[in-house]
Amino acid sequence: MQVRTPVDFGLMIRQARRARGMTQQQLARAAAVGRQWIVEIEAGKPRAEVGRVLQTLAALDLSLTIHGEGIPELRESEEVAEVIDLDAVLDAHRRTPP
Amino acid sequence: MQVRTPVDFGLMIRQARRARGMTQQQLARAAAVGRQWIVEIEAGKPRAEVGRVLQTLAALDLSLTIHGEGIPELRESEEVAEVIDLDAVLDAHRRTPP
DNA sequence: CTCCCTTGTAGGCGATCGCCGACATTGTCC
DNA sequence: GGACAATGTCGGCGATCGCCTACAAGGGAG
Repeated sequence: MQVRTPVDFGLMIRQARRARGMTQQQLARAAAVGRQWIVEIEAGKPRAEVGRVLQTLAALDLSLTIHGEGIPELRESEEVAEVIDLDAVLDAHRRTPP
Repeated sequence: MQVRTPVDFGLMIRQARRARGMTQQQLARAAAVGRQWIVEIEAGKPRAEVGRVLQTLAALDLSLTIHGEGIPELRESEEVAEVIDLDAVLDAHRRTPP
């Protein structure tokens, strides 16, 4: 879902928290922030610190993606490992004369 | 690209700004923030305000997306309009007896 | 109804914010 | 070399941060 304003962050954090059956207190501990801060973020506080927001998203196992011109789709560290078709490999091996 | 830390925001903002041939001063004006703040954000300041970060991404025409369990793919306001195949419509019209 | 949990609010605290003006550094063009 | 723009750094300012404790409102479960 697109995030355009701090209110969007609040809605998504609340929704994800409830989907996981967590209380504000539990999320606060998991994200290493105060419970009061969770209350404010879920209300859409525009001046909250980005670092804490990212911590909270991580605690909820949510991921954030950025796109636009001049932005690569993936970073090196995000590259997907080559998929190996084990069946094909074994099949080729069996056909190899000894 | 995935955004995990404030440093990621900094890298992407700088990259997008340069890709658009903008100076920090120009971006600062476009995003309605101080030039000094752009310097700090590009350096990965972890305590910057989310609101300003979102303003800046908007000024660069970058979009932010959030994914994870319990998060809908789209919001009502993001729904894609139905694609109309004009050729097919006109073709059907031509075949219609007058 | 009474407990207890969850959520939102208020006041107070030290710490940090973001903006400003000024300055040093580093290119880049002539 | 000299002029200029772009970037990064330094104090100083009022404003706001996030955390803490405490309290009030609301909803179940018994």
